[in-house]
Amino acid sequence: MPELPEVEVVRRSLASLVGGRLAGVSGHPIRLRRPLDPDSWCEQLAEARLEEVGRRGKYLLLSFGAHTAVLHLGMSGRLLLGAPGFPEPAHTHLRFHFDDGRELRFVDPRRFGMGELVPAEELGRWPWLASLGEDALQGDVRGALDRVLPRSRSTVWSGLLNQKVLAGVGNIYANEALHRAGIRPLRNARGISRPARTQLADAVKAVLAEAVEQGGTTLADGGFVDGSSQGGYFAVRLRVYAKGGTPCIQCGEKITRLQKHGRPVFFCPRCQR
DNA sequence: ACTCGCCTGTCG
DNA sequence: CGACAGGCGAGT
Repeated sequence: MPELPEVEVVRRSLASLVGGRLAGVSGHPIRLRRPLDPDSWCEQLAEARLEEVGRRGKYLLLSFGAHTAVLHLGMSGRLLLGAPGFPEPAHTHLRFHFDDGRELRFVDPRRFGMGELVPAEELGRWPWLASLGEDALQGDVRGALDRVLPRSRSTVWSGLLNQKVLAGVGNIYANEALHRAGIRPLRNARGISRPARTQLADAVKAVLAEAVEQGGTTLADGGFVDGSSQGGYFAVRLRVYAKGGTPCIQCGEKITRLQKHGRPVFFCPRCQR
Protein backbone atom coordinates (compact mmCIF):
# COMPACT_ATOMS: atom_id res chain seq x y z
CA MET A 1 0.00 0.00 0.00
CA PRO A 2 2.35 2.70 1.05
CA GLU A 3 4.65 4.18 -1.54
CA LEU A 4 7.16 6.96 -0.97
CA PRO A 5 4.67 9.75 -0.19
CA GLU A 6 2.79 7.64 2.34
CA VAL A 7 6.04 6.60 4.05
CA GLU A 8 7.17 10.23 4.12
CA VAL A 9 3.84 11.27 5.65
CA VAL A 10 4.22 8.58 8.30
CA ARG A 11 7.79 9.74 8.94
CA ARG A 12 6.63 13.30 9.54
CA SER A 13 3.77 12.15 11.73
CA LEU A 14 6.28 10.56 14.09
CA ALA A 15 8.27 13.75 14.67
CA SER A 16 6.97 14.18 18.21
CA LEU A 17 8.65 10.92 19.24
CA VAL A 18 12.14 12.12 18.32
CA GLY A 19 14.23 12.61 21.43
CA GLY A 20 12.11 10.16 23.39
CA ARG A 21 13.62 7.29 25.30
CA LEU A 22 12.54 3.66 25.06
CA ALA A 23 11.17 1.84 28.07
CA GLY A 24 10.96 -1.42 26.15
CA VAL A 25 9.99 -3.26 23.01
CA SER A 26 7.40 -6.02 22.94
CA GLY A 27 5.56 -8.39 20.63
CA HIS A 28 5.47 -12.03 19.64
CA PRO A 29 7.92 -13.63 17.24
CA ILE A 30 6.41 -13.77 13.78
CA ARG A 31 7.41 -14.37 10.18
CA LEU A 32 7.03 -11.23 8.17
CA ARG A 33 9.12 -10.99 4.98
CA ARG A 34 11.85 -11.89 7.43
CA PRO A 35 11.50 -13.34 10.92
CA LEU A 36 10.88 -10.73 13.57
CA ASP A 37 11.96 -11.35 17.15
CA PRO A 38 10.78 -8.52 19.43
CA ASP A 39 12.62 -9.90 22.47
CA SER A 40 15.97 -9.50 20.78
CA TRP A 41 15.00 -5.95 19.77
CA CYS A 42 14.15 -5.28 23.40
CA GLU A 43 17.55 -6.48 24.56
CA GLN A 44 19.53 -4.64 21.93
CA LEU A 45 17.64 -1.38 22.16
CA ALA A 46 17.35 -1.39 25.97
CA GLU A 47 16.89 2.27 26.97
CA ALA A 48 17.97 3.80 23.71
CA ARG A 49 16.90 7.28 22.64
CA LEU A 50 15.17 7.82 19.30
CA GLU A 51 17.53 10.23 17.57
CA GLU A 52 15.95 10.55 14.18
CA VAL A 53 13.21 9.21 11.93
CA GLY A 54 14.54 8.96 8.40
CA ARG A 55 13.45 7.47 5.09
CA ARG A 56 15.09 5.89 2.06
CA GLY A 57 12.65 5.13 -0.73
CA LYS A 58 9.86 3.21 0.98
CA TYR A 59 11.96 2.28 4.02
CA LEU A 60 11.55 4.04 7.34
CA LEU A 61 14.68 4.34 9.45
CA LEU A 62 14.34 4.80 13.19
CA SER A 63 17.79 5.72 14.49
CA PHE A 64 18.42 4.64 18.06
CA GLY A 65 22.11 5.48 18.30
CA ALA A 66 23.96 2.17 18.07
CA HIS A 67 21.12 0.53 16.13
CA THR A 68 18.71 1.55 13.42
CA ALA A 69 15.29 -0.04 13.08
CA VAL A 70 14.61 -0.48 9.39
CA LEU A 71 10.91 -0.85 8.69
CA HIS A 72 9.08 -1.55 5.46
CA LEU A 73 5.30 -1.39 5.43
CA GLY A 74 4.80 -3.78 2.52
CA MET A 75 1.22 -3.66 1.31
CA SER A 76 -0.75 -3.37 4.52
CA GLY A 77 1.69 -2.14 7.16
CA ARG A 78 0.92 0.72 9.52
CA LEU A 79 2.86 2.52 12.22
CA LEU A 80 0.44 3.82 14.79
CA LEU A 81 1.01 6.01 17.80
CA GLY A 82 -1.05 4.90 20.75
CA ALA A 83 -1.65 6.33 24.16
CA PRO A 84 -1.77 4.02 27.17
CA GLY A 85 -5.10 2.24 27.24
CA PHE A 86 -5.78 3.05 23.60
CA PRO A 87 -7.21 -0.15 22.10
CA GLU A 88 -4.80 -2.09 20.01
CA PRO A 89 -5.53 -3.15 16.42
CA ALA A 90 -5.38 -6.76 15.32
CA HIS A 91 -2.08 -7.88 13.77
CA THR A 92 0.08 -5.69 15.99
CA HIS A 93 3.47 -7.37 15.71
CA LEU A 94 5.82 -4.94 17.43
CA ARG A 95 5.46 -2.21 20.04
CA PHE A 96 7.98 0.46 20.96
CA HIS A 97 7.16 1.59 24.49
CA PHE A 98 8.43 5.10 25.19
CA ASP A 99 9.11 6.25 28.70
CA ASP A 100 6.45 8.96 28.49
CA GLY A 101 3.89 6.15 28.20
CA ARG A 102 3.28 6.42 24.47
CA GLU A 103 3.53 3.40 22.23
CA LEU A 104 4.49 3.09 18.59
CA ARG A 105 2.89 0.01 17.07
CA PHE A 106 3.83 -1.81 13.92
CA VAL A 107 0.68 -3.39 12.53
CA ASP A 108 0.66 -5.49 9.37
CA PRO A 109 -2.24 -7.84 8.57
CA ARG A 110 -0.86 -9.10 5.28
CA ARG A 111 2.65 -9.52 6.65
CA PHE A 112 4.39 -8.35 3.51
CA GLY A 113 6.18 -5.78 5.63
CA MET A 114 9.50 -6.15 7.33
CA GLY A 115 11.41 -5.03 10.37
CA GLU A 116 15.15 -5.41 10.81
CA LEU A 117 17.35 -4.09 13.57
CA VAL A 118 20.67 -3.13 12.01
CA PRO A 119 23.84 -1.96 13.81
CA ALA A 120 24.33 1.66 12.76
CA GLU A 121 27.76 1.06 11.26
CA GLU A 122 26.38 -1.69 9.02
CA LEU A 123 23.48 0.37 7.75
CA GLY A 124 25.22 1.51 4.59
CA ARG A 125 26.13 -2.06 3.70
CA TRP A 126 22.78 -3.56 4.55
CA PRO A 127 21.88 -5.25 1.26
CA TRP A 128 18.32 -4.11 0.78
CA LEU A 129 19.16 -0.48 1.40
CA ALA A 130 22.45 -0.62 -0.47
CA SER A 131 20.76 -1.80 -3.66
CA LEU A 132 18.30 1.09 -3.74
CA GLY A 133 18.56 3.62 -6.53
CA GLU A 134 18.14 7.37 -6.37
CA ASP A 135 15.50 8.55 -3.89
CA ALA A 136 12.53 9.49 -6.05
CA LEU A 137 11.68 12.58 -4.01
CA GLN A 138 15.09 13.98 -3.07
CA GLY A 139 17.49 12.33 -5.46
CA ASP A 140 18.65 12.99 -9.01
CA VAL A 141 15.68 11.43 -10.77
CA ARG A 142 16.58 12.78 -14.19
CA GLY A 143 20.11 11.45 -13.92
CA ALA A 144 18.85 8.02 -12.89
CA LEU A 145 16.39 7.82 -15.78
CA ASP A 146 18.99 9.08 -18.26
CA ARG A 147 21.43 6.41 -17.10
CA VAL A 148 19.07 3.48 -17.02
CA LEU A 149 16.18 3.85 -19.45
CA PRO A 150 18.22 3.96 -22.68
CA ARG A 151 19.90 0.67 -21.72
CA SER A 152 16.80 -1.05 -20.38
CA ARG A 153 15.06 -3.86 -22.23
CA SER A 154 11.91 -3.42 -20.21
CA THR A 155 8.94 -1.06 -20.35
CA VAL A 156 9.14 2.45 -18.98
CA TRP A 157 6.48 1.48 -16.43
CA SER A 158 8.65 -1.37 -15.12
CA GLY A 159 11.62 0.97 -15.06
CA LEU A 160 9.82 3.37 -12.75
CA LEU A 161 8.82 0.53 -10.44
CA ASN A 162 12.36 -0.81 -10.23
CA GLN A 163 13.65 0.22 -6.81
CA LYS A 164 17.24 -0.17 -8.00
CA VAL A 165 16.61 2.66 -10.44
CA LEU A 166 14.37 4.93 -8.39
CA ALA A 167 13.62 4.23 -4.75
CA GLY A 168 10.07 4.93 -3.69
CA VAL A 169 7.84 4.80 -6.77
CA GLY A 170 5.06 2.21 -6.64
CA ASN A 171 2.22 1.41 -8.98
CA ILE A 172 -0.03 4.34 -8.16
CA TYR A 173 2.59 7.02 -8.72
CA ALA A 174 4.20 5.27 -11.69
CA ASN A 175 0.85 5.40 -13.47
CA GLU A 176 0.21 8.99 -12.42
CA ALA A 177 3.66 10.24 -13.45
CA LEU A 178 3.37 8.59 -16.87
CA HIS A 179 0.02 10.26 -17.47
CA ARG A 180 1.40 13.64 -16.49
CA ALA A 181 4.34 13.13 -18.82
CA GLY A 182 2.12 11.94 -21.70
CA ILE A 183 3.94 8.61 -22.02
CA ARG A 184 2.31 5.21 -22.52
CA PRO A 185 3.28 2.90 -19.67
CA LEU A 186 4.12 -0.12 -21.82
CA ARG A 187 6.44 1.63 -24.27
CA ASN A 188 9.97 0.32 -24.39
CA ALA A 189 12.07 2.27 -21.95
CA ARG A 190 14.91 2.66 -24.43
CA GLY A 191 12.58 4.29 -26.94
CA ILE A 192 11.87 7.25 -24.67
CA SER A 193 13.58 10.37 -25.99
CA ARG A 194 15.79 12.53 -23.82
CA PRO A 195 13.28 15.39 -23.61
CA ALA A 196 10.54 12.90 -22.73
CA ARG A 197 12.76 11.46 -20.00
CA THR A 198 13.21 14.92 -18.59
CA GLN A 199 9.45 15.45 -18.59
CA LEU A 200 8.99 12.12 -16.90
CA ALA A 201 11.55 12.92 -14.23
CA ASP A 202 9.83 16.24 -13.55
CA ALA A 203 6.45 14.47 -13.42
CA VAL A 204 7.73 11.89 -10.92
CA LYS A 205 9.04 14.59 -8.61
CA ALA A 206 5.95 16.74 -8.97
CA VAL A 207 3.44 13.99 -8.32
CA LEU A 208 5.33 12.70 -5.29
CA ALA A 209 5.74 16.16 -3.79
CA GLU A 210 2.06 16.91 -4.31
CA ALA A 211 1.05 13.61 -2.77
CA VAL A 212 3.17 14.32 0.31
CA GLU A 213 1.54 17.76 0.60
CA GLN A 214 -1.88 16.14 0.48
CA GLY A 215 -1.00 13.63 3.15
CA GLY A 216 -0.70 10.64 0.80
CA THR A 217 -3.23 8.51 -1.04
CA THR A 218 -5.95 6.84 0.96
CA LEU A 219 -8.13 4.84 -1.42
CA ALA A 220 -11.75 3.99 -0.76
CA ASP A 221 -10.76 0.96 1.30
CA GLY A 222 -9.12 3.32 3.80
CA GLY A 223 -5.88 1.36 3.74
CA PHE A 224 -3.31 4.06 4.36
CA VAL A 225 -3.16 6.14 7.53
CA ASP A 226 -0.34 8.01 9.23
CA GLY A 227 0.90 7.58 12.79
CA SER A 228 -2.14 9.41 14.14
CA SER A 229 -4.51 7.23 12.10
CA GLN A 230 -5.23 10.07 9.66
CA GLY A 231 -5.79 9.30 6.00
CA GLY A 232 -4.52 11.48 3.14
CA TYR A 233 -6.29 13.44 0.45
CA PHE A 234 -4.38 12.70 -2.72
CA ALA A 235 -6.91 10.10 -3.94
CA VAL A 236 -9.12 12.92 -5.26
CA ARG A 237 -6.23 14.14 -7.42
CA LEU A 238 -5.51 10.83 -9.08
CA ARG A 239 -5.86 11.16 -12.86
CA VAL A 240 -5.65 7.55 -14.01
CA TYR A 241 -5.01 5.13 -11.17
CA ALA A 242 -8.11 2.99 -10.47
CA LYS A 243 -10.02 5.04 -13.05
CA GLY A 244 -10.46 2.51 -15.84
CA GLY A 245 -13.44 3.40 -18.06
CA THR A 246 -13.86 6.92 -16.70
CA PRO A 247 -13.17 9.98 -18.89
CA CYS A 248 -9.68 11.40 -18.95
CA ILE A 249 -9.56 14.65 -17.03
CA GLN A 250 -7.55 16.26 -19.87
CA CYS A 251 -9.26 15.04 -23.05
CA GLY A 252 -12.39 13.09 -22.13
CA GLU A 253 -11.19 9.83 -23.69
CA LYS A 254 -11.93 6.71 -21.65
CA ILE A 255 -9.05 5.60 -19.44
CA THR A 256 -7.75 2.18 -20.43
CA ARG A 257 -7.04 -0.43 -17.82
CA LEU A 258 -4.98 -3.48 -18.55
CA GLN A 259 -3.04 -6.05 -16.64
CA LYS A 260 0.71 -6.55 -16.81
CA HIS A 261 2.63 -9.04 -14.68
CA GLY A 262 -0.59 -9.41 -12.76
CA ARG A 263 -0.73 -5.73 -11.87
CA PRO A 264 -3.10 -3.08 -13.12
CA VAL A 265 -1.86 -0.43 -15.56
CA PHE A 266 -3.94 2.66 -16.37
CA PHE A 267 -3.47 5.22 -19.12
CA CYS A 268 -5.26 7.59 -21.46
CA PRO A 269 -4.91 6.30 -25.02
CA ARG A 270 -5.17 9.82 -26.43
CA CYS A 271 -2.99 11.87 -24.06
CA GLN A 272 -0.32 9.21 -23.67
CA ARG A 273 1.71 8.14 -26.69
C1' DA B 1 12.73 -10.17 -17.76
C1' DC B 2 9.04 -12.52 -16.18
C1' DT B 3 6.37 -15.69 -12.84
C1' DC B 4 5.39 -17.02 -8.47
C1' DG B 5 4.50 -16.81 -3.67
C1' DC B 6 4.06 -14.69 0.59
C1' DC B 7 -0.73 -13.24 3.66
C1' DT B 8 -5.33 -11.19 5.16
C1' DG B 9 -9.18 -8.23 4.19
C1' DT B 10 -12.54 -6.41 1.19
C1' DC B 11 -15.42 -6.23 -2.58
C1' DG B 12 -18.34 -7.87 -6.47
C1' DC C 1 -17.08 -17.75 -3.02
C1' DG C 2 -13.47 -16.13 -6.15
C1' DA C 3 -10.90 -12.17 -7.65
C1' DC C 4 -8.05 -8.82 -6.38
C1' DA C 5 -5.07 -5.37 -3.76
C1' DG C 6 -0.49 -0.20 -2.89
C1' DG C 7 5.55 -4.72 -2.81
C1' DC C 8 9.37 -7.30 -3.46
C1' DG C 9 12.73 -11.03 -3.67
C1' DA C 10 13.71 -15.79 -5.12
C1' DG C 11 13.81 -18.72 -8.73
C1' DT C 12 13.75 -19.67 -13.47
